[in-house]
Amino acid sequence: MERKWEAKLKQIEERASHYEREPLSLVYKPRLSKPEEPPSIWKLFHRQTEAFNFVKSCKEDVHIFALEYKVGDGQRIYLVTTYVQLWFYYKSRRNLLHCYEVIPENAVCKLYFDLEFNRLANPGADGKKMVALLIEHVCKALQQFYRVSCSAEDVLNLDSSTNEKFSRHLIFQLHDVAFKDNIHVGNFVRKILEPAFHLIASEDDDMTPETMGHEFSHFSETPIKQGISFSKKSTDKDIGESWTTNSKKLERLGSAKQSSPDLSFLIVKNNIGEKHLFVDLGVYTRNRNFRLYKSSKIGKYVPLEVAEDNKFYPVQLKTISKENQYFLSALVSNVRFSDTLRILTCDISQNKQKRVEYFNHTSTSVETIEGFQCSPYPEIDQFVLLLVNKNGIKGGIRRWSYFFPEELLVYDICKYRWCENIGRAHKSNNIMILVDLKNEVWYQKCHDPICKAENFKSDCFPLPAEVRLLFLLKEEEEFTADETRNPHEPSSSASSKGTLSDADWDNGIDDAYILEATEDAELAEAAEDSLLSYNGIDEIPDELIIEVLEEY
DNA sequence: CAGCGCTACCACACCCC
DNA sequence: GGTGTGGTAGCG
Repeated sequence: MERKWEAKLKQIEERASHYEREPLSLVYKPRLSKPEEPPSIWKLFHRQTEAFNFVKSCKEDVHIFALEYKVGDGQRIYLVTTYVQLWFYYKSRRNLLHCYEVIPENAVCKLYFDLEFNRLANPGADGKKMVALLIEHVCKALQQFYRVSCSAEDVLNLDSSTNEKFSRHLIFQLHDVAFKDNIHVGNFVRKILEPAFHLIASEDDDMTPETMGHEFSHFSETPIKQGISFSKKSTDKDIGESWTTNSKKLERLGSAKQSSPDLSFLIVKNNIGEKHLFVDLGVYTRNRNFRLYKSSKIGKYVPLEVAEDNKFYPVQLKTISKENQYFLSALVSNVRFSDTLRILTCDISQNKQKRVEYFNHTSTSVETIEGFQCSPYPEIDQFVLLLVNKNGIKGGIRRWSYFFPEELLVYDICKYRWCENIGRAHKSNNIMILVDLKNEVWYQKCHDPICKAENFKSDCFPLPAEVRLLFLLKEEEEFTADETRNPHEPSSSASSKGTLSDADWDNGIDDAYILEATEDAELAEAAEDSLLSYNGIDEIPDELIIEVLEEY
């Protein structure tokens, strides 16, 4: 929404200045066109938005390329043409030397990597070996998360190294598989490299191993994502076949709990000795420019060439030269059309984002963190809100604290003051809801001096199933697959519903009830999420669900 | 006349102890 | 000193 506004505003400003510069001609100049000639499309724009607008108005399969044209500042102009036509003028390498592909936001694309390290700062680093290990790790992850099989033979490996810098581009050539867009690629890459971040964070600080354990135990060791599904593009039926890998989820839960892979090979030093990843994570932004095969950065004469250790060999065709094949394979948004194309997605859920925000802040104490309204466990917040919204009283969460050693979440409640001890609401003292994550129970205490004096603590009640199971099977990120009827049209909202089969919905849970019952959109989403988690489990403890709903 | 999309960083205001 | 915000230099 916000982005749309910004874009619109910018577009209008652009148009205004354009008309100021070039007022409309009063003379109409008709042109003749010969229909039998192949359409020649070759248009240059100073502004990216103008290029995008032209592409929209164009029937042909055209693409945007950014051309560097001034040394020093990274100024670019934007070329719109077809792959065929670009290659025709590009292949001689006498012009168009500094060309970049614009990977359009929302466009289906390949999995790609930009790899680099400074040779001087990393003597002894074996670049080729690091590339091989990375490819191996990525292939395993693709298999584990999406059941996609591939190997180093499916990875176009391009080299742009110098004496100073080891530099590679990897472009995965998966069969009938692509990512929804490059933002999803970035999410996937960050997800599968997560163990390496922890290595960077932990190695150089003087944190003790014990505190490290506490800091990360709930996250790094949390079983990673199980809700993986695919949908298949289908031409005979118009509906994308979709299925969830329910029965496999628990299996994988087991394997995911195994010690995380050793990614220490990914850690390199930059020229000032700071630790970084070998993988550049800055290349997964909207409309990212990605250098073409055989192009060099302006001012340098180091084009991307097929690496010595490349193992991807395109199938030889009579109609297309080998070089052209490599050129086309290196294009990230050049996804081969296929009627069995599967689109992979990797969302970062709201929960995860919140958790990242919370845990990035260095708290005063290593053992507790605290905040207001929303804790890092939105599902539990939601449950607590259910508890304190009864009999027409709209209770809320005033503040929460989390105690690492005890795994205890303490909620200070506002407005709702019902106390089990006195069997009625307190008049001027607030109550607390305590959630014991270790024992999966909750109980109530309060701030009233009398209750406090007798150290009152209510009976313990089991946490509802969705909170417990969520904790166990928490889908930190959602790996789903969209229907792929039209890969170039961004699907309206990658609703997680898309991954559910009819049978899943017909399990006796009134999902509409939950969606309506929670006014807050975010809470509704959390509620929906928990349903999805249920659907991933073969045996659903129905009694528990009903209990929660009745509470509401 | 004319690039784009970020992130890390800084300055500053405000709040609470 | 903690926390939130708004602006920007500079990176990819």
